[in-house]
Amino acid sequence: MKLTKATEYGILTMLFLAKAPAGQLSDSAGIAEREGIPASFLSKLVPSLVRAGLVRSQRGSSGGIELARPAETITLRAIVEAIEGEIAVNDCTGSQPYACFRSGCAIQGALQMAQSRYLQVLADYTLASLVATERPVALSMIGETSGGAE
Amino acid sequence: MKLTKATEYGILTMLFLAKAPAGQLSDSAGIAEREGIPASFLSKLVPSLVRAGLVRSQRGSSGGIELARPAETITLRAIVEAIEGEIAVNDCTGSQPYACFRSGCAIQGALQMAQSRYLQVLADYTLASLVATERPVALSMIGETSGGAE
DNA sequence: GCAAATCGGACCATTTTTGTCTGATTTGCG
DNA sequence: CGCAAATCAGACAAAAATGGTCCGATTTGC
Repeated sequence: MKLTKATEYGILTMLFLAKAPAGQLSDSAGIAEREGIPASFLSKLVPSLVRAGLVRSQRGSSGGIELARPAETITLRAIVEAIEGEIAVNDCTGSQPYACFRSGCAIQGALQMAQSRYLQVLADYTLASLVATERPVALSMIGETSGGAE
Repeated sequence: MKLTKATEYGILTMLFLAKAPAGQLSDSAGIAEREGIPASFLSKLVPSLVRAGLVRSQRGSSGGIELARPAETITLRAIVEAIEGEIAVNDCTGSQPYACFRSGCAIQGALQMAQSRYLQVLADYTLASLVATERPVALSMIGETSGGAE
């Protein structure tokens, strides 16, 4: 359930890139410093974002990274999955005749459904929409409506 | 995201209890053996279920455990939370002026919403409904324990 | 060719998870 | 009454995941 630190850093990085002027490359060391992320750790997870096609990287002297696609097309779900990989609900041992989850697949189905809903929500948020809601950090942003349902 | 083995065992145990004849106590060692759970591990997590009010335990000679409430009133969510404790989306360091998640609470809100949906789905499944859908295990059921279907 | 950057591992420390074991406590039953 | 069967509560160890560091290879602009 809980996302890892790596994912948190990944989201932070993507958000940073989304806020950077278009067409400008940012170097990961700089991002790390400004976002309070261990630089060597970030340099290890950036390639995951590149492989997932979310980030374009330019090597060499004045290189850096930037969003590979418009911020409107990059969802929170894509970022999470890029770093955490396939999010598996639970192991399906399959060793027993009853197939998944031993006592029957009813549970498996329930967990799958729950996870599906989880990812659905993440897919509703794009980098662009997140940046838009983020701005009012100032004191004027009170109230915020709704809040944690739970 | 991924539930722990302990939770899997917990669900398996609750399902077992739900299928047991009403009013009959089951001993955890027996459950462990029949469900393929390490007995000493199970004995450690059963108290969590008891503390959560999902299971009633009877100590002593011919003691054992049984559901504390009707299977219709016990949701998957309750079981998961009983074992995993408070499911936190992500740490809210709060060290920075922007409070949660550093770059703003937009992300925090998204994750919270996603988690909320996840738990909502789990809350839709009760032990009773799971047992009902579990039935069609087909003919692989033979040879197990005679006595017919209860 | 040098410096600045990404890239890709190997590597270690810490925490979490999984599992074992031992002992105390309760309680039915002969 | 005492024994056996059960839950309960922890200490403790092994294994896995996570968080983090470091070093070298590669690319590329100047």
